[in-house]
Formats: sequence, C-alpha cells, structure tokens
Amino acid sequence: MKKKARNNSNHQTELTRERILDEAEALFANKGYHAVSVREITRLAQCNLAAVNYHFGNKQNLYLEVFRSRWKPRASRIFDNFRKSLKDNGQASPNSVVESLARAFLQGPMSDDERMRHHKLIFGEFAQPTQAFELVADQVLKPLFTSLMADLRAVMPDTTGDKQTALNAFSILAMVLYFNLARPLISSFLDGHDDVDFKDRLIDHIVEFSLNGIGAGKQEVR
Amino acid sequence: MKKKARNNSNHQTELTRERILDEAEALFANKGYHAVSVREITRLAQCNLAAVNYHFGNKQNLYLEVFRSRWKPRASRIFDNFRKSLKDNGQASPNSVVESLARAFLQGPMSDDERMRHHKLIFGEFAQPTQAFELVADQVLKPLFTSLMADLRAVMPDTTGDKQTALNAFSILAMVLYFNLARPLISSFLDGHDDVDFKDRLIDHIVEFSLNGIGAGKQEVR
DNA sequence: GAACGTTTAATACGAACGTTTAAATTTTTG
DNA sequence: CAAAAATTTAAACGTTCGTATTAAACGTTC
Repeated sequence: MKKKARNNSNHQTELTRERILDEAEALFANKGYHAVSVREITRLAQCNLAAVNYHFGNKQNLYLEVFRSRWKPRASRIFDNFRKSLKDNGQASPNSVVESLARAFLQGPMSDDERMRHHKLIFGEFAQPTQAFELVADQVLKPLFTSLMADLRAVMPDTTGDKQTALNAFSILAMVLYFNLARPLISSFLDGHDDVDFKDRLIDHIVEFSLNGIGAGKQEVR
Repeated sequence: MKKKARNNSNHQTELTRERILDEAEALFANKGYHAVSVREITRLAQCNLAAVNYHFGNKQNLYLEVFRSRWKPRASRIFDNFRKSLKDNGQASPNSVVESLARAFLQGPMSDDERMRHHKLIFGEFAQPTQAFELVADQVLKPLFTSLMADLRAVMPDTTGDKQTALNAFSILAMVLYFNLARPLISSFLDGHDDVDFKDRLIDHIVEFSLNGIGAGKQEVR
C-alpha cells in the first residue's frame, strides 16, 4: 500500500473507495465475513480486484473500516436521535425514555434496508465476535448502556438498586435489538403483511412491554 | 459416497461419526460455517480428511446433520422440560408459564458450554440464514411458539387479543434467547463474576420483567 | 480362512481464495 | 505542459479449500 494524498479531491478515487465500502457492508451483513470474497465485492463495486488491497490494505481491514466509517456513525446517529427525542419530550419519565429509545432504533431517518444491514452486522458480531466487536462494545454499546442507565435512574423510584437498573437497561435493549432483527420473521409468523402500521404496532408493544417490565406500566402509552 | 450398512454394530465407525459431529458442532458454533474447514474438523476429531465426505457426503450436509442430530434433539429436550415443569407446577398461571420457560432455557441438565453452543448456532442462523433455518423454524420455533401462545391464552384475561398474545409470546422468547447469548457480556458489563447466583438472579429478572411485561406482574415471583 | 462389505488412509485435483507485482493510466502539482 | 503522485489495471503468485480417487485395513459371515 502506497502513501496516500490528502490534499486533493479526486472524485473518482473517493467514489471507488465509497462504492467498495457500500457493497462490502451489504455483502458482509447478508452473508457474513468469510462467505464473501474480495472478488465478489470488487465485481459489484465495479472496480479492479486489487482496489481493496490498495485502499484498505487487506480484506480484514476493509471489514473493520465498514464498522468504523459506516456502522459506528450510524449508531451515533441513532444515539443522537434518542437523546434529542428525550430532550424534546419535555419532562423525563419512564415512558419518554423507553419510547424515545424504541423509536430511535426502529424508526428514524434510515431506510428499512439500512436498518436491517445495521442490525445484521452487529448480530453477526454477537454470534461470532471478531476484532470489530471491541470497537462496537467500547465505543457504542458501553456509552449507550451507561446513558440509558443514568436516564433510568433519574426517572425510576430511588428504591431501585443499581443492579436492578442495569438489568432493566439490558432488557429494554434486548427488546429493541431483537425486534429489529426478527421483524420479518415475526410478521411472517403472524399474517404476512409487514407495513407501516405493523411497525407502529410493534413499537407500541415494545414500549408497553418494557414499561410494564421495569414496573412503570399502567401509564397511558401514546 | 458408498451405500451404508445398518446390520452391524461397528463401534469404531459410530465413534468416528460421533466425534466428527461433536467437533463440527463446536467449531461451527464458535466460528461459523465458512470459517471452519473440513481439515480442521477432521484434525480435531482425529480422523482422516475423507471421513467427512464418506460419512456425510459433503461439508454442507455435515452442517445440516449437526442441526438434525444434535441441535434439534436438544431443542426438543428444552421444550419437554418446559412442558414437564409446567405440568408439575400444579395449576397454570402466567407466573408458572414464564418461569417454566425461563428455567427450561437457562437452567436444565445442560452444561453451560452446551447451552452456549446451542444458542450460538441458532443466532448464526438468525444473522445469516441457511438451509438449516427452515428446519429450525418449521420443526422447533413454530411448535414452541404455538405452544407458548396456547399457554398464554389459557392463563391471560380473555380480553387479550390474538395479536397481543402473539406479541407477548415473541417478547418472552426474545428475553430468554437474548439473555442466554448475552450472559457473558452482561456479567462483564456489570462486575465480572458469572456464577450460579448470577444466573439465578438473571432468571428471576427475566421472569419478573416478562410477567410485568405481559401485564401479569405484581405477583410474587418464586 | 477366504470372500465380502465397510471404514480408514494417503494422495491428488481443479477451483477459488487473498494478496502481490509492475506496468498503464489518470490526476495533481509546480 | 512536463514531472510527480495517485489510482487503476491485468496478470500472476502461493495457499488453501472441498471433493474425488484408489488402495489398504478392518470386521463380519459363511
């Protein structure tokens, strides 16, 4: 790999790099790291086989770069939406915390394709962790978890212990992450049509179930 | 692949087949299908490279056989434990349904290693489905889901709609499946020691959270 | 114990893999 | 516009993969 210039604005070059990242992310998400070949990526990205090694050094580093420059920024956007929605919601309550989180994860400005890619990538790391898991855990999961715990502590009765709060936070995250991945499966188990209404119904359910779960239920949802 | 004899009881032969299945399951669970080579399997199983093709035809079919002859029977055992515990528990209640399910999935006669293998395999199929997913969905997930829904219908107020019951069933399964896989992560996020007490605490939490979640909470757990 | 079917073993094959190389091309820079 | 730098290209490298082949070893049965 040669040294890289940073003082230009070569459009074609940037486009090649970006195209590779786009195709690589989709393929890695849908088929997993080892099931995807460099040749497959470069064919779909319409560039030369050697482009991956030129721009990213090797395949493993391309995979990591997908997480660094695609996955993590998207996770940050989700996190920001969560915090913004929480702030906009006026006074904090268990309801606003949980609903903001659920909507940030399941709605938001992302397309369904992008959201599915996002969650398939992280679930792949859950099932078989690689070096990328460190990055995800340290830079995304831990801050999100910490933030969620602090929010819960602020809106839940003071009698709730720290461990209890942590378990509640994990459970809410479990619901949100799981339903994101399993949504197609669930809708096929039910009746089949997976439309906007169904997603709304799902969010309402996650919020209600989680609120009840942490013992803050019987509030009117919506 | 030659024809197979079924009229003898060649011990060594059976052992080779079983050893291959054992090593294959562990490797597939921990590294994923494509990250495991036939050579790696046969090396750990201490048999010849050609043994996989002799006994199973090819690698793909070995993977399926792991699900058929290892994963599915174990899933059936879990399911049976659930039903047995439910029956032994006397009169049915939301509490007994949820607690039986959680204990069947997180406790039971399996070792932690075996349980982790079991859940890693299924999570791999969730993230990147293969032919094995059909088998799992049709023969295990659907019956389990149907059974759980029927149990919930029997113990929940009649005003609960079918869709609501289905969503509740999915949520309880989400909790159980997720916490099984994420337990090491969770315990590392908390304080580190992942002992028997921690598992008990986890089960109690899952039961309480889920019971509250479906709106049957505020009963004494345990 | 010879014939037989079954299992193991050693080896080879072609294909596909990730990566490298070096020349050709394009873009940037002075 | 020419020199330099950055990028693309085509071709090949050595390795490893899944699988096939063929013969040897084993156990059973008559």
